[in-house]
Amino acid sequence: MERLSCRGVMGLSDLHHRCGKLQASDWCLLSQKQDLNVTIGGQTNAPQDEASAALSVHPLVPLLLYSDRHVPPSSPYIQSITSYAPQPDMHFKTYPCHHGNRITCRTSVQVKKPLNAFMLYMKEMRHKVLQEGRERESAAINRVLGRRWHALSHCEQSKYYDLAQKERRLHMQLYPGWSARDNYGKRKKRRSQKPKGKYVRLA
DNA sequence: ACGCCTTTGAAGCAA
DNA sequence: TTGCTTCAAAGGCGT
Repeated sequence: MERLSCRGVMGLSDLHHRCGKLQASDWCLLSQKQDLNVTIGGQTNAPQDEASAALSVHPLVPLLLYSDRHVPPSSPYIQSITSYAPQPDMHFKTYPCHHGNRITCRTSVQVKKPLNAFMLYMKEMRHKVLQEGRERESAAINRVLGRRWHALSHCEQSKYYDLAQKERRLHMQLYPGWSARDNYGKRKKRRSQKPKGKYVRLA
């Protein structure tokens, strides 16, 4: 059985290379050159090339949306790499690969929730709102995008719903044991308990 | 330094 | 099944 372990973050390109199942063109590699330590059958592979190491995007989002023009230098994924350091809570996770093979990945990186349709839309359109120069703050931009989202045709919205569905499927394949509950309480502090938004308590 | 704000949707959980 | 909560992204702002 092929076993693959990696320290840090393993991108889907890695999976593609090892498994031959995933399309390398679908995602960019998320890995830090100096931290990547992939072994297959006891052999450690060479560090990834500079180009792939320089690309850092969400491992679950298709290149369609997360091309470099959509990933600004301030992207948290890039930050996660530049600030990456081995964590004491590093642990191994094993994920299934093709034909029953399994991948064991040592990672300290939190597996995030897959983006929903609106989040994908926001990620794609945020820079357009910024270019318009009317809004600067994210909260204001999100309000604008929320209104535009509702103004979208069903056909246009379905594009993002389909994309979100693909991402959820991919997420399930990559992290079969993952649950959204895993990230509950990971934030430093809970959001304020005061009722707001669409979930307003009825007195 | 870190949480809040603000949006929609998915998922989890309690009742 | 229903209703509520939390988290996903983003970055300026306030403490």
